[in-house]
Amino acid sequence: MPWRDHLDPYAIWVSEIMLQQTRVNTVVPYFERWMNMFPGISELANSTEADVLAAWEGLGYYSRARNLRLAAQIIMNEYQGRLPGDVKELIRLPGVGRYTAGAIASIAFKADEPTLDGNIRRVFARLFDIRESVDTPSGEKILWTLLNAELPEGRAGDFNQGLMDLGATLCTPQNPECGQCPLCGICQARAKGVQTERPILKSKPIQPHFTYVGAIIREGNRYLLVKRPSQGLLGGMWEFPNYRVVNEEAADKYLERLMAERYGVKVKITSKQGIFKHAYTHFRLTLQLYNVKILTDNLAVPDMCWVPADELLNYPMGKVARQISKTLKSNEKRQL
DNA sequence: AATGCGTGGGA
DNA sequence: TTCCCAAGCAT
Repeated sequence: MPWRDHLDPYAIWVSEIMLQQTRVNTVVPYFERWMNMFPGISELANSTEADVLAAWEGLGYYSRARNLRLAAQIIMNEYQGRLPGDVKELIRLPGVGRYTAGAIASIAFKADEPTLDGNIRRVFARLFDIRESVDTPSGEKILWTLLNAELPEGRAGDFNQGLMDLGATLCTPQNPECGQCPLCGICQARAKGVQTERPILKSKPIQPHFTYVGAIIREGNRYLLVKRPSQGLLGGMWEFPNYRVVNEEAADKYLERLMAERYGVKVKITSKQGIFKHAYTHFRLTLQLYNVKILTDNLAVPDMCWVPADELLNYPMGKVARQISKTLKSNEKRQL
């Protein structure tokens, strides 16, 4: 892992933020690009939000990128440009919670601090055969107490990383390889044969499904993009105008009405571009996409932009908008 | 306490 | 296809 070659606490911090809910193999190329683009805290603090969103595009959970930049500015202003090494100070930085603070303090600053992530939670729930839900405050309290008791003085960083590596390689959620596990002999769940029944997690609600309708608005070879509000889903990212609809059958009617309400322009659907499906963590969406002609000329909305097909991919977007952009770009080329 | 927040890979 | 979930955090 490239960040293990960096002794710089900044690099450890960046890697830990990127690794939140994200696999190592996904993170590696993003980490290397990021360290080239923002080699230190001052460069990151002097960047723009658009810069960090572009660097983060495709990695998901984009508030991480915005928070990383905001935290860099706080570190420049309040900590003389040096990342604090204390859990209590680290946790005050936006985007740094209990896990990340413990990881940075133990790995980058050699502090005797435990940490608790999804891997360690699973490993300890099996090692100690925890019989209650471990994704609750009371379950987590038990785990933190155990981790504090087991923490080897002077080697917390190795301890934390070793547990995470164990969880990522052998003590996996499905089909754990107990035969290869160095802790097999002291694993309480394994002794009872219940290792695949640990950890116990609360059941998750069913994902809802929503239908959206979107508009491709073209003027010559330029397309209209709009910027999402900086909070919430895909905050600060660009996309093609789209709206959630209630009635899937009447999607085209909704589109013309919503464009009038939102932008005050009259539009006419010229053709159907296609249907896009995507699964987010908490809902699935179907996007019905139409090519649209504007019948009026008073389109003026904040956070909108006319973009030539060649430049569409320069704007930070989520996966769906990126896929649409690639389609449009290849269409343009085919016509030439 | 419960929910919102992306994406990609594996079973 | 569908589900699970992966080095969590903010509100």
